[in-house]
Amino acid sequence: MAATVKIDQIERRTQAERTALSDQRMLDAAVALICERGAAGTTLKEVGERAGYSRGLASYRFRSKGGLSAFIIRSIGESWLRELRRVVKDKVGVDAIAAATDAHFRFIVEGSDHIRAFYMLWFDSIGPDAEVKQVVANIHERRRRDVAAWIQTGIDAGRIAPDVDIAGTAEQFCAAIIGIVYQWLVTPDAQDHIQFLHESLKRQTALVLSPAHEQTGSPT
Amino acid sequence: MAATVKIDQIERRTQAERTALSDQRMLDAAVALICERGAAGTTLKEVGERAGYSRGLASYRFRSKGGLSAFIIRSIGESWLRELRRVVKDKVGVDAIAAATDAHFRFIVEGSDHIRAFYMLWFDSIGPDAEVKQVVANIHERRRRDVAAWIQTGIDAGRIAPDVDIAGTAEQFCAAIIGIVYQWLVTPDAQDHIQFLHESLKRQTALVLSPAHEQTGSPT
DNA sequence: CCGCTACTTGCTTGTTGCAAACAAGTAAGC
DNA sequence: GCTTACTTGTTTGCAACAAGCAAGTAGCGG
Repeated sequence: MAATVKIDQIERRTQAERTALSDQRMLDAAVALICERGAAGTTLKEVGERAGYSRGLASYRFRSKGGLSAFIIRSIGESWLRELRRVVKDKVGVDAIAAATDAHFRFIVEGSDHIRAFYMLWFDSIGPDAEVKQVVANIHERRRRDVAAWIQTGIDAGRIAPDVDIAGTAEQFCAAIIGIVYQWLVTPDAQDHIQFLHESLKRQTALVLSPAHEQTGSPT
Repeated sequence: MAATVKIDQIERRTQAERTALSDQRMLDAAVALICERGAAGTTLKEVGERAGYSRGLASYRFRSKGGLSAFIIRSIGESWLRELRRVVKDKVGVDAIAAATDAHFRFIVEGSDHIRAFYMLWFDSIGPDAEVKQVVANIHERRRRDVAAWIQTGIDAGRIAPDVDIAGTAEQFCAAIIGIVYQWLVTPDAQDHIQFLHESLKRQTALVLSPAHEQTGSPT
């Protein structure tokens, strides 16, 4: 009887649980492989096998390599956005942006390989794969909206001048983040540099959004 | 006789000229293919054939796909750096950086597919291919040194405060450029956005480097 | 409530097409 | 003739798909 119970607890799973488990295992396997060999060097066969399944499962589940990429980006991107919003919580304006920037830095240095794999795939979205492209575009858009919303809260609270270019500043901020991430991926060990870049970004963004800062047009 | 002369003029080439010609043709073919299908979707076979040669020439000449990428990045990167220095010429400090930024914008919007393919391969350097990685790292480093040198000339001319963080600012500028380029690759049609991002970068960099601007430490 | 059978879904193995990489051969310059 | 540019033949490995196997689930008589 005890044996039966044990089997029930350990081996017996519903179909939904089975897929959830294999999804999780393949996600972890893929992340590890991408960090080791790069995204292009990672094969669906290896993902399946390292996850403890057959060579064909990753192909079957995700349909294509782009499908796997999309799945990984979606998974990690979602949890990342959730975490970010938790950190920012009810902060407003420049404080919110500063908190998000700090969180970003913390994530990419202390975060596991997941963030690294995530961004490696992110930069793969340059390619022609429409599915991956769309997923990345969505996340990117959500980020921009988040930043724009934070700026708006600052304006509402009277701590940011109302005539500031919200969308433009948000876009610029996100572009800067991407640039920093690129640096990090290329030279992951230069933690000081990465921190410096985050700090600079915080400072400059605060400067642009400060009420004292008067927006001068193009100087002559 | 005339036929012989014609053949001599058209077909007869030295060995060096032959390789130079095939290199050029394959470069153009590769650029076109990369813009059409992405870097990953471009095959060495197609590069050779579209260039008017056999399926195997690209493999033979560049040894590997990474070899082709390295060749393209080197070729375009070199001419780009040359052109950039020509534009900046004897400008100093903020003016030099502004001129370079303007040139960068002009190049990526009016420039042919070459710049586009160049940057698509650039972002591929995230991958494990050591050769490509090294080439990109070299260009990146040269860019940073150029920017740092421009800042230095501004300091020497007394138009930039001497206590400014040269290396940090240069690194930040280059990171921002990368971020902007990413945006451009993802949404190539949004020319206004790209221009805006370049203008913002110019303004912010000028702000950071302006003698009037006092460097405040981390707030609080 | 239990056990058996039909159906569904997760997963595996077989196969095809294609690209990278290399080796051996042909032709064009020297 | 001899070297060098280029071509063709071949191998290996992966993505993609298809067909089969096994584990889970639902319907029915006891």
